[in-house]
Amino acid sequence: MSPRYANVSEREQEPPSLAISTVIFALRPDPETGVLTLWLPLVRRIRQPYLDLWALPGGPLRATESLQDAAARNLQETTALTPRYLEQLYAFGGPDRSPSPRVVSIVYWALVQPDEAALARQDENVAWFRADRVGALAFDHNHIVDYALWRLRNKLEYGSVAYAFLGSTFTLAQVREVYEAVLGRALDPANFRRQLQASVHIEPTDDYLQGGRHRPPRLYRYTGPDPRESSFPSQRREATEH
Amino acid sequence: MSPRYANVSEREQEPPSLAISTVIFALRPDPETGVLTLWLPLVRRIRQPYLDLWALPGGPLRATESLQDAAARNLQETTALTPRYLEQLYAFGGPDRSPSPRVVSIVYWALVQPDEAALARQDENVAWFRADRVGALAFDHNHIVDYALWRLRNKLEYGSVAYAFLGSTFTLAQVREVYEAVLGRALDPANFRRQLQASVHIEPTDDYLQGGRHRPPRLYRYTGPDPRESSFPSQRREATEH
DNA sequence: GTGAGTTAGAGTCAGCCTGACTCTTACTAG
DNA sequence: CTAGTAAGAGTCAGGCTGACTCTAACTCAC
Repeated sequence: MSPRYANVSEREQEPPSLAISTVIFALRPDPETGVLTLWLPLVRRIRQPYLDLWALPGGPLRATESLQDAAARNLQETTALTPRYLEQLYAFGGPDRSPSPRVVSIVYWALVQPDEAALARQDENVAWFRADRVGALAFDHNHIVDYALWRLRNKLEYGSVAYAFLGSTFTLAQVREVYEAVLGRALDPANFRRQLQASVHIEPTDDYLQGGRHRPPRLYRYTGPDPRESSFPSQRREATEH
Repeated sequence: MSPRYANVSEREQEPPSLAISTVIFALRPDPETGVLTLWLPLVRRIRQPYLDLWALPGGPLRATESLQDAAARNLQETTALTPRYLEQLYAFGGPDRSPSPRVVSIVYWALVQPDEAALARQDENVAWFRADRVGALAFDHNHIVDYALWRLRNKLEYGSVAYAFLGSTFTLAQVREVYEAVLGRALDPANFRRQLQASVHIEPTDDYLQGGRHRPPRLYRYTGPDPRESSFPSQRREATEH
């Protein structure tokens, strides 16, 4: 695909090529402990460099699509996922992050709901890993995953990202589970409830979640702005329209 | 420099080219009112498209430099500025943001101290504008400036960016002026002082700012982490080392 | 040199939010 | 019917915030 060069001076002539990658997060119960934890899908490299190592899904940018559209398409093609939450993370472009032809990667991050995640393709070349146990990845992808985790935790405190992990209705305890899984520590249920109810972005429904072993909790609905809008109005426009 | 194409199908073959641009902010007193306000330098376009319109300083990415190094070099070449604070803002890559060859821009933002800003080149092709009165810019640069402003205000509340506008020592009133200029509203001096002193990132010196018309204020020194570190440890490493 | 003017900087106080904790309600499992 | 558990409401002390007052320290005008 990309030409290889015999020496450095030739390589320096080549303009850096552009790629789009995505870090996808989903919450699922750990199969051993049952505790809700963060997982992400990775794809196996089927060519050099880093043949057979796991890497973030990604691909090239086509001429007529926006950066965000390219991320969504690559995601669809490699993992069959179409997450509702998709946002730019960072552009990584150090000259040494890839051997041979230099690649600048514009990385997006996505959050998927459990039912979406269940539809994801899984085969010998696509698999899910616990976010804190991904092992050694291709390129600088370990660094990228760490950075995405940091951003996720930050953004969680800031606002409304948590609902991107949940369905259209949810119990307050489920929201708390999301926070606990992402932040990695337990939260006081009573205080958490009080804070959530004080925020305006949530409203109770008349339904209750039946079938549990205990008192059925009330279901709530998220009514705030689209979690993708980082409260900078035209940001989403640029990202999706162009 | 970049080839032009006669029709769309040819254009679609061309891989998008990459450019680095920077939004530079400095605080200076408004020449009319004397109030401290946000200013930024712009460069005049000396070629098509958007010939003669003002635009953000920028240029290509060279083969052996990191994204951040490219931003710093372009800054130096176009405005003679070498800001201490330089951080990635966003990658803009909509297919319609530039006529003819498609350009993906990785945009950085910089904060400069008043003495640094005074050294900036100014001629018929480089001039400073008040951040809220830049007029119509080339490409989507108005949108980019708005986004940078939004990020600056956000980041100000978050932490320690304010000190990037100030010298090595400063009075508490100067810090307050920075906040007032960026946020665009007055702050209570007494309460602001209390909050600053509560934060650990600042320590008093034994010096006082002489020469004012009134009681000389004590000078302080910033002792917190490098403002560029967004408290994600390896972030700065990636940006500068590679 | 003296008083007016101005800013530096400390202090007060009520209201809000927070974490830690208790108590009641409402369901399921046996 | 009883025990167990989670839902959900409430209490209370401490910290932070905004609004405000008061004193200290300097310069300038006269």
